[in-house]
Amino acid sequence: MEAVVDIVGNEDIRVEDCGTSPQKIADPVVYQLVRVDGDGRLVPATDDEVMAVEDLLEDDKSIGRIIQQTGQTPECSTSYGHESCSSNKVQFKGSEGLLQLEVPEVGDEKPNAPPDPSMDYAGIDVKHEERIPSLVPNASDGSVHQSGSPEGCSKLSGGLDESKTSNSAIETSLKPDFSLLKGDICLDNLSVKDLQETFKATFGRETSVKDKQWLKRRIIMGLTNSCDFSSTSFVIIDDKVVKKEETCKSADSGYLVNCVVTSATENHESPSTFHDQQNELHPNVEDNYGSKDAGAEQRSAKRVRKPTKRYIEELSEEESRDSGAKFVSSVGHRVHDQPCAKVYARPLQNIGLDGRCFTRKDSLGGSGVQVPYVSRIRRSRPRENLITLMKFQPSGMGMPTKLENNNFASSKLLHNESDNKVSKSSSSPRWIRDHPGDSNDICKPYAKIIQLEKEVKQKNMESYENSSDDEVMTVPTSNGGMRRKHHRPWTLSEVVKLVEGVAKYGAGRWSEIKRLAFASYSYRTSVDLKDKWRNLLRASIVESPTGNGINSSRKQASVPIPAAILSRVRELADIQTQVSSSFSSSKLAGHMDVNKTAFETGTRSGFL
DNA sequence: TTTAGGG
DNA sequence: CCCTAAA
Repeated sequence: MEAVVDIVGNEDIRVEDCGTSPQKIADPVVYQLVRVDGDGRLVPATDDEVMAVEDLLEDDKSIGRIIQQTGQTPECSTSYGHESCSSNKVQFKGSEGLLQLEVPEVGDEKPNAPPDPSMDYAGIDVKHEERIPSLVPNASDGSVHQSGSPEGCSKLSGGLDESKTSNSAIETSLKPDFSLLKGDICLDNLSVKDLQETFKATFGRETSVKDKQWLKRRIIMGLTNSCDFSSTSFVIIDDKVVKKEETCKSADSGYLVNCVVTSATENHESPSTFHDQQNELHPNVEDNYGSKDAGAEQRSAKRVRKPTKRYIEELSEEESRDSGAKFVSSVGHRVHDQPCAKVYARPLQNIGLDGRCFTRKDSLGGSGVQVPYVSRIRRSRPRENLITLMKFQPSGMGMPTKLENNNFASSKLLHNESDNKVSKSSSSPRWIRDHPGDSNDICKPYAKIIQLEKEVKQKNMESYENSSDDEVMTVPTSNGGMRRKHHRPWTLSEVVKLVEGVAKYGAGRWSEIKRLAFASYSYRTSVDLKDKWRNLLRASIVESPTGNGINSSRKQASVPIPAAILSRVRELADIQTQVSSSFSSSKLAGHMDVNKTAFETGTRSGFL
């Protein structure tokens, strides 16, 4: 697949479905990315890995869909994995099977990307082998049965602190502590203060939250994610960590995206609870980007979302032009071809493991929906705010003033597309305000989700496709223009629609096809259709002689196009040329009939 | 604005 | 996908 995903290492990534109960969506599902290292221990994924998965989720809508269906992973048995490109597979395991897809691998080492000094690497080695050296402290087999007594909790803290001191100072200061636990943990009877202490012990930092529920959740999450998943899975049910005997399929090295689900049986406080939680957990993340005085050093310590590869591409473009401007150091790359030479300078966050537990609000079927997410800074939405963001990161990335100017153009453009969203207020970008916060945003979607859960998957897919039409991302380019970004892989249904449209209206009538057949896909322009058709033609012409599906030399398309469709494309292309040739001789409109006939025969003879 | 074609 | 020339 041509996804722009980079996975560090040759291990599998899995999203484990822990069996959410979809009915209770009071709290968002959180996926925590972890990886099982060679020793079968659970290691928090590195930033790179997190980002990789993030990218993956974003780049492959089908995955996104799967993920959304937290409760029942649909059609997991469908294999998206192409040719057994050995290790570069990502598997999303659902309750009903495995969905796997291929990802370009990325070199483990990062020799070519000297960490940007301004980035907070803080001496942390990015290599995952060394990330959590003492992930499994001595307590590995001692079941932490701290049933309810505050003492139990302090005991837990103590143990954690010990393991802390055994670690390197830096490491512990930046990383949560990990404690192994087996068996059940009951935090119910702990006081708020105890919980806070436990929280501190778990995450290595203080919290001011007094919400017991929240504290419990966080703690459990933190603990759970430090568990040894290679042999045990944990599910959280009503504030208890329950051992789940079902073991992970691959005890070998692999990533595990463990979905820690907090059940919502608990009294549901204010709808905005989750948001508050986020704020608490990441006090200086998204929300503060817009505020001016939240503390400069905080901001500098805050992890800056590494510009995506695409960003980097763009930025390096800029860089080549504006010499002197400093950008995120990274190396250009074409993932598809040189799988190994991937290098990233990605600032390591010092927020800790939990920092990745995020959900993103995504639009599904027109309304916001919580989608499991593994990173806190969206890549897709706020292109316009990239600049805003960067302004606060003068050390990391200098921004050529040129780009700043372009920002205006970009905002304007975006606002034209979705005018009624938010009034323009340059100091506080849209995504900052509409993302978290207002309870309506959070609450409403849940009802929607429940509804959606019942819908058929296909339907779900459709709505997903239709949904993001207001997310037409544009990016300022060096010459001042806007460039559309974000690859939108063509789905099979889109391709079919396109073929249909061509059959009906004829190749070349792209605007018509767009208007009639692609009315709902606002992100596909007529040009896109044309391009896609061109590609389809190419593909069909390449593959049809062989007869068999061995896509020689050609990289597999992100969505492998069934031979039936390709042959149909070919068929249509022939007819099209015939039509056009006869069209030149006699300019009568009756030739549409020919098309129609052709289409129907094609329908009969082929797919559809 | 839409198409066609190159990049 | 993007950009642009032509229509």
